[in-house]
Amino acid sequence: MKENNKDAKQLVASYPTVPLTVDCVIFGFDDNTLKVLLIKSDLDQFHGKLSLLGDNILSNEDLDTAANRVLLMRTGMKDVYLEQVQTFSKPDRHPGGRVVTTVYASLLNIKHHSLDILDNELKWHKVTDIHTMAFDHKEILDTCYLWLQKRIQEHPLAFNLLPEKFSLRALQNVYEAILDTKLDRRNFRKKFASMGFLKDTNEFESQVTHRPGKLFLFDFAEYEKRKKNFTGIDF
Amino acid sequence: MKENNKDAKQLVASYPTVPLTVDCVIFGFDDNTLKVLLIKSDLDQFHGKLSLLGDNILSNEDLDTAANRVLLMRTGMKDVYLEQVQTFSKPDRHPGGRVVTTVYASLLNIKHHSLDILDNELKWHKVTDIHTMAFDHKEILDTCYLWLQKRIQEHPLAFNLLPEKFSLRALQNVYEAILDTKLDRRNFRKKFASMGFLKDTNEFESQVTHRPGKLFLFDFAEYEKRKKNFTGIDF
DNA sequence: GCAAAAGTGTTGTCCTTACACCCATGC
DNA sequence: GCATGGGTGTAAGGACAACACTTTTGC
Repeated sequence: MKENNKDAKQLVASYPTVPLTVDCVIFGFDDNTLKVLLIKSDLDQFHGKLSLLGDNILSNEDLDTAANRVLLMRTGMKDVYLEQVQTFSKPDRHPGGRVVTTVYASLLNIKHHSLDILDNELKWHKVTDIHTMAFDHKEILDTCYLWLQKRIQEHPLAFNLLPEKFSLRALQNVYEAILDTKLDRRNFRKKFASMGFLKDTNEFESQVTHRPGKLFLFDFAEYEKRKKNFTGIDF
Repeated sequence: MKENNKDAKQLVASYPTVPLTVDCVIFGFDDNTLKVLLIKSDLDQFHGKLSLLGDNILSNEDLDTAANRVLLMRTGMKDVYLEQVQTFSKPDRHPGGRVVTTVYASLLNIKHHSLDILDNELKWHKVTDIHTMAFDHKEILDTCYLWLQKRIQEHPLAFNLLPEKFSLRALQNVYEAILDTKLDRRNFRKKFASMGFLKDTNEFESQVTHRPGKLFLFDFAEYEKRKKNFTGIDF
């Protein structure tokens, strides 16, 4: 057994090693607009350019943990649900030499999370305003945005962006902003009504200058019960 | 500029490095059964256990290239379309110490690719027969199998598994094997007929002991023309 | 009473499902 | 002629798209 362990250790010791980082693409929603949380790059070389929230991973940390730590370090945010999207590995993607990065994305409600650390000009930016970034980060952002558009059609992510109680209009605004399209209001409402996991609070919007809309809750338990598996061939 | 480059280099030099590998999950189809290409583990510790096709990446190689190289080295196969699925990073996943692995998957026609290298008892195994594997490879295989089930419903991967000319029955067999379900034959045929990218050769099966079925081609250009983007909210 | 958005119902079309019979071939 | 799977049509139900009018509220 010790013998075997040694073999395995020798094998691993023979592998070349590479610097590995994580980058977080944090999408948020505010003012009916999809935003993304970015900093200014640390590197003189990319002076003034925007960058994702990233850092190297620590020596005994898995990638999920690293992504959460990076987010905490860079923003002060905790308890954010991150999903792994893809690993980027072009040898020349970092000017300092070879760095492989695994990218995580999340969607959250800007108002639910305060930014406690503002180093490197941490700020929310409109996604549509971003055209150039440091490293290959624009390419990564584009990949994550496509991931998000697909993901939000198949999973109830949108509710992360909203207050606990929300109007159907607010929900539709999220979809329209992320999918960059207009949806028919009546059909949208029917669709979500038929899904059966919006729970009617009997509360209403306030402070609006028009007829207040009903507020709903997302019933997570009901969603878990109803969610389906096989969807059918469609391409 | 030189100054900046130095900064970047110093930064990267300060990052801890980890051994990075790729593993390939190669699915194939033969005898109406979904199979996966596996070897016996190199390590004494996992003596007799099955393992994915993996290896460390080289120092200036991106992951896609590494995956293709590993496949070539392990099997002799070239020109296989691999897709990145996920990166696995639990610190204890390898007994020899920390190793991060990025997993690629593919689907191919067993009869189109000859295995020219058979080291480590390289063989096709029925997916349903695999219960334990070396490392965390069973978990990886399970992840890739779920990925495949979803992927084949949204992309025309199935055609990779078939000869250039195939019968509708053969196509249905692929779907039934991968999705592990029975499909209605008439509805299946109508579905694919309506998609409009199966091109009718006027040839027929031969060497069958019953009425021969028509053979079709997959019209890739037509698929590219027709494929859609926005699918609708559905979860 | 006016502006602004909430709320709602119907119809046609298309897609999906369920189901049963005849046909061509090899033996 | 029989066994085997190929090939097809139809009817019902459900989902989706398109569309317009009434209601409630704040001002």
